[in-house]
Amino acid sequence: MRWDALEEEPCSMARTIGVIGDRWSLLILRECFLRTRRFEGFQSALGITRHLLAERLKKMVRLGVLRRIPYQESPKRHEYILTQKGLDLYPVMMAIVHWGDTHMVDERGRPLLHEHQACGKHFDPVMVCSECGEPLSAKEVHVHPGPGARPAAAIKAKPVKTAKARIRAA
Amino acid sequence: MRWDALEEEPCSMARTIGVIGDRWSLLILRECFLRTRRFEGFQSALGITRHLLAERLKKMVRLGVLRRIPYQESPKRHEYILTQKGLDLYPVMMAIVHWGDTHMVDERGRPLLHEHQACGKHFDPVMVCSECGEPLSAKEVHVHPGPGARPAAAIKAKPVKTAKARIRAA
DNA sequence: TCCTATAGTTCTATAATTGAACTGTCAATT
DNA sequence: AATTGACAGTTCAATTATAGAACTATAGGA
Repeated sequence: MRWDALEEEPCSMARTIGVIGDRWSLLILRECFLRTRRFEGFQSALGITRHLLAERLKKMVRLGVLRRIPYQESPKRHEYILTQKGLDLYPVMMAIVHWGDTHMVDERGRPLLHEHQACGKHFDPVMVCSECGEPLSAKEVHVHPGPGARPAAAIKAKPVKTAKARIRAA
Repeated sequence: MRWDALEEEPCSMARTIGVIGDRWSLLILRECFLRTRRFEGFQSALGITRHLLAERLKKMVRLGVLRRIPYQESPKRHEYILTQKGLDLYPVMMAIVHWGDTHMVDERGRPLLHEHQACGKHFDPVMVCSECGEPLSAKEVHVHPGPGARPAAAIKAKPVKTAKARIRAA
């Protein structure tokens, strides 16, 4: 499966993975949410190679997650800021951070604390149902096909041809 | 940066990316949440190469996200099921799906609908503050260092040596 | 004139992924 | 008794992606 094939899958998860499903895109987005905006800022914060950084920024601009805006003339310089589409990735980022806070911390504790300005407290993100407001768990959710579902099950894996079968076919 | 270096970063996001921050791990997890359990099931649903599938399953077992349990003797066969640590990735999956449902659907609409058994309705996942229950947005959250923060800012990027500087040094 | 800051691009070496076939165990057929 | 199919991998060559280092370009200031 190629990267661009993901975008055409009838699955919102596969399509999203086509946008953010690699290590560097996610880390670049982390920096964006931490207010980094410029090429050198990303590069020194992440240690990413300049080559890949340029490529990923270009990709995220093309996909509408980031916008490239000039911040000075002569020499022309640009900075990268999150679009609304990009800002909407916040729940994804928070969910990832929270899982790490729960399962990947060492004895020293969390590297970062989050404060909710609205209530002034340190918090954890909780995912709830939009209809009843209760926290969600995998076991309480059932899925069924929506209007954009694939019409019929497509065979994706080619059958394995055994040596015997090949000899027979020849 | 190598993959295993991510796990030692003082950042819950980087550590989590070390576990799930690649295309195939995320797609394998999608299948797990859709109740796929067996090697052939993953392979035919995803079209992943058998080589990589074996490698990723092994990795996720090692990291405690999946458990490998026998489901028959002679010949010995195993299936892969989510541990609690793996089940806790549900908010990550839902956040990813929801972003795709919002920003990556075509004119036909969502490929998959989610029904909350507790209230019986189709829903969207909403991320809220654990303290006040209000929906979260990036702009309303401030971060500051926690107990596991890096003691001092480390320089991650080596300075670029210009041709001139190298000639001088020689 | 030289040095620095900034935002890239280019190049080669190394690592990861793909694609295809192969291995091995056992049950059910022929 | 030999053959086939289901299942869960492993092996290997060819292709792609990423890392690491240097190079280019523009402009301000010492």
